[in-house]
Amino acid sequence: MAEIKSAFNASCRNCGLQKVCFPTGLVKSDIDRLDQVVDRKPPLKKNQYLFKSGEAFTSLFAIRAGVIKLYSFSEMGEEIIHGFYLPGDVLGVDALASKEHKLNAVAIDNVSVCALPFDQLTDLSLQIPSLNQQIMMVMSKEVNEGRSHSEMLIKRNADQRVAQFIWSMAERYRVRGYVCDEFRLNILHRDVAVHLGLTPETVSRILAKLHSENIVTWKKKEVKIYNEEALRIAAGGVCEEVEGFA
Amino acid sequence: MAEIKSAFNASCRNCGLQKVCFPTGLVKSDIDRLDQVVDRKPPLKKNQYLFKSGEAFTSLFAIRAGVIKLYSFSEMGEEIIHGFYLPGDVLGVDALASKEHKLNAVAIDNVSVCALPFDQLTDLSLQIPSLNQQIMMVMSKEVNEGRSHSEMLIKRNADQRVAQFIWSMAERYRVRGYVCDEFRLNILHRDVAVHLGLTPETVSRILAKLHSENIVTWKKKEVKIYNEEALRIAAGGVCEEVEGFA
DNA sequence: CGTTACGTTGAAAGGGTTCAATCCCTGTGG
DNA sequence: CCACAGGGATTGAACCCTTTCAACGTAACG
Repeated sequence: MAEIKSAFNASCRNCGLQKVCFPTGLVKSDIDRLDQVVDRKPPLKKNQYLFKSGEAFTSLFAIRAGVIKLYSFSEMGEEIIHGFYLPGDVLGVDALASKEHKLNAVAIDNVSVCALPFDQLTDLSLQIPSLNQQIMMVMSKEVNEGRSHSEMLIKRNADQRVAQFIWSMAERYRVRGYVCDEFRLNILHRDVAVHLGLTPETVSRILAKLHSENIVTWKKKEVKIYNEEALRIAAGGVCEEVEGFA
Repeated sequence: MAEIKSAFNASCRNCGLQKVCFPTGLVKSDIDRLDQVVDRKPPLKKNQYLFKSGEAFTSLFAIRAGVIKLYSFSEMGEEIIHGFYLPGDVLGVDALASKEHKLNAVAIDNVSVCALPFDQLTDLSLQIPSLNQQIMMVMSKEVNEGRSHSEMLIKRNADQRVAQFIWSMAERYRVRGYVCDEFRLNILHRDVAVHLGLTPETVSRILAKLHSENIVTWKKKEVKIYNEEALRIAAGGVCEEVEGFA
């Protein structure tokens, strides 16, 4: 029982995501204090919601496993997909200002998360300055991520967007220690299209092209990168390591 | 002298931007403590920099007067304009994570700002929880602003973008207590185009159309709104009050 | 084993860009 | 005070990338 618990409910100290997730830069004793605040939630199944627009904000969430899609609707009822969140990513900062979620977070996978009750987190962060820094870090990263997304939408054409999306997913998996030239990606092509400001048809055509050029394939949720360098070029020549939320 | 000082160097308590700027939601005694940390900078002239990419991050900045353009360059050397910041807006949160500015902030006007040295601000925010909240609020707003920008880029066509830009500028001036159907806007059409992901030619054509439809004119840095409702519709039917950074 | 939603492919249409020429302000110097 | 230069704004025409619409293929799930 204790072993099952540790596998599914690893403490922050034992968690493999420590370097990617919230506790980055905290000393061990502080991680333990944070650990006592963390509320490990039962896993979400595919299509279950972590939170919905309109709900009260109570916690930040750190993803332990699976992928979360963050989205909302425009005034005209169109779906806006703001990003896809991977293990180690933190979710919920958008609601900090209003104390009410404005977005929907849905599992596209089986997902398990750690909830960080915000009241307790703020109390603790007043005692642990570096934790406070950490929260700001997460938010600052999210701001910068938004900027990258806008930049892509403004400056990249359809081919570059798709290439960059795949490249950045690979990069994010690499950072997390997965093999990055061949990985499972449960995201619908349709959702990628929406996220990138394109149509599913366009994405399909570009994937076909990337396939015919032996750069990358993405069939049946399975991404395989055959020519990383060509992919990088196709993405518009990315060189910095991005730790973004695609 | 004291009067000159109060006009140009008003304390937070006497500052007309209190409700828009940083101290929102702070009690008077806390505002005074914040006030002691605030470093009122000498005014910037047009084309002078508040900070540049690569510089060390030391302070957040609150704008007292004028307009700041926040921009960077893509990997291919294209200018990316992230937003235009008005009196009461806070600048610099993007650098919180890295402690180094990644963007350029330049005055397009004569601008005066208050610097909030970040070390002192964090110290103070550990003592004043509501100030800490306030910092997060600013960041959270910035995150949401980025989302709005992306949404516009993905879902709005050129006409809607231009209309929405003008509408949101009017709205931001209205919140700040200015007349909002006729105001001065020192921003180059070229810069608006870049910010909106369009070309100057397209913006010019759309402004001509909006003029011919008697909705709005923007000539010689002077914006006049003749038909607010039509403008709202042209923007794609905005209804919520946005307090964004255009 | 069928139904449904996702993915693919093709042809046509359109919105925005691109390129080029011209205009028009603003500031500068004679 | 005027001429000139230079950057920004405007306008037109051709082009091109992406969308749209429509039909078909295919994977997943009850």
